[in-house]
Amino acid sequence: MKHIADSTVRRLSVYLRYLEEHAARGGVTTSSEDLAHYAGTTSAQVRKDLSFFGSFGTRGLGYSVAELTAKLEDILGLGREWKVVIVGAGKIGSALSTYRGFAQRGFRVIAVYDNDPRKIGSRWDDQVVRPIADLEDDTARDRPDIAVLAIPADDVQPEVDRIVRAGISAILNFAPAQVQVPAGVTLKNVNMAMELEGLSYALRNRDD
Amino acid sequence: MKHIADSTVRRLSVYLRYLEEHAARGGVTTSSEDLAHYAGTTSAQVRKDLSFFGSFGTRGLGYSVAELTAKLEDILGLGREWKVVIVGAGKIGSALSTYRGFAQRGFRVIAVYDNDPRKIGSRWDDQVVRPIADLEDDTARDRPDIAVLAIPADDVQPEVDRIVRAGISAILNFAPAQVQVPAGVTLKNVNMAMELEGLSYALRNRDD
DNA sequence: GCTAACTTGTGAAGGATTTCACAAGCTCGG
DNA sequence: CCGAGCTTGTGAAATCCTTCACAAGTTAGC
Repeated sequence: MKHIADSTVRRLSVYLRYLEEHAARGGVTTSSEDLAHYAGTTSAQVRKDLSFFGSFGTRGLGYSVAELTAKLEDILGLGREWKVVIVGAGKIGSALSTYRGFAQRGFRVIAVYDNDPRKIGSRWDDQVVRPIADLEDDTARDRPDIAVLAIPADDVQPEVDRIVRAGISAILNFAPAQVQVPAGVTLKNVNMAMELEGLSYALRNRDD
Repeated sequence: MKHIADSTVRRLSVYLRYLEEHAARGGVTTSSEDLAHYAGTTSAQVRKDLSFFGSFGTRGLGYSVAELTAKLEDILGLGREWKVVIVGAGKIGSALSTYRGFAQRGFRVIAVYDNDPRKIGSRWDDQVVRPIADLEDDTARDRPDIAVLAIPADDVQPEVDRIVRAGISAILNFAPAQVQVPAGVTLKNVNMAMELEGLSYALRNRDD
């Protein structure tokens, strides 16, 4: 299949959230116009995004909420369960696991690691925090799909290398540090500092 | 000034982080090639990004780390202090405030709000958690620049409306919900669920 | 002072993404 | 069964962003 832009995939997530909310309100059908309004884009954009994957609507009528939900879940790979490990038993990891829809969307936390002896062994939600040294053996056994990296900014790269070496090929990095991964490993960064700086830039340049 | 792409501003943040790390290692000069390698882009991109704001390098030599750092800080609006309020005294807000470089980059938390009576009044870092009802009066008095919204996904919009009404015009939203803001208000969303779904999509479509 | 070696800054080209605009297809009412 | 009214799906156009390629400016060595 043709390469799909990152921006398109992100919007699909937003559309899916709208569909869920709309269904919860009892909505049975929707339109590209509704979806666009919710997502802050245009109806043409919505239709173009969907058109990369097929045609899911009915001309004149719109989209069936149930059908489009199913299609988007399939496209986004949410039809199955993904095993997630969290590296770094801090506040962010904890916040992540309590996010509504995290587990419900098929992301199951199967292990939490830390290198702080004071944290290791403590209960943490329904997990016991394990020493980071266990990562390799655990990964060989349990084959997690995704690693969430939620440790302080220092020495992030060694941990990434360890995760990659262990055989996990998708990483969500919350540390405000740039890391390198080999080809074949998918990396996403969530960087609060960068977002704040984006706001700072916007405020600074308000009058243009 | 001509409109600057969001992607450009984000990269400027990355360049700035490299400069800080490089300076800490004793680096005095750098090049577009170095910056590009760190940021995972190309040297042409780096030079183009910078060229929107001026010419800060010396042909044949590269960039002075100190000079370019100062320029980027100025461009990003980090030359001054921004007053930040955090709405939602949960784990994310707490994690945010302990991020290194948060305070140091000029983002000062001046208040924390929550609507949970059990949290109100409790100490939280060096702040006392205040009732959300105080937001309007506090804002009129203290004139914060940025609101960080770190509350659960339900009922985010009313809180956004309240923040906007109070007169804050930059919002960083951590709730996994789409919110609407009027023109003139800058909104950034950080959405962990969306990032995970992006990874899910990548994993699902690995063999293409 | 001249040449070789570098690296920036930037128009122009290329590629990617968004927007436009409209034909195609569906439903409903009469 | 037909026409009016909608809304989708999609080529084409427009816009935006990245990459290319090279002139221009700088330093260092001789």
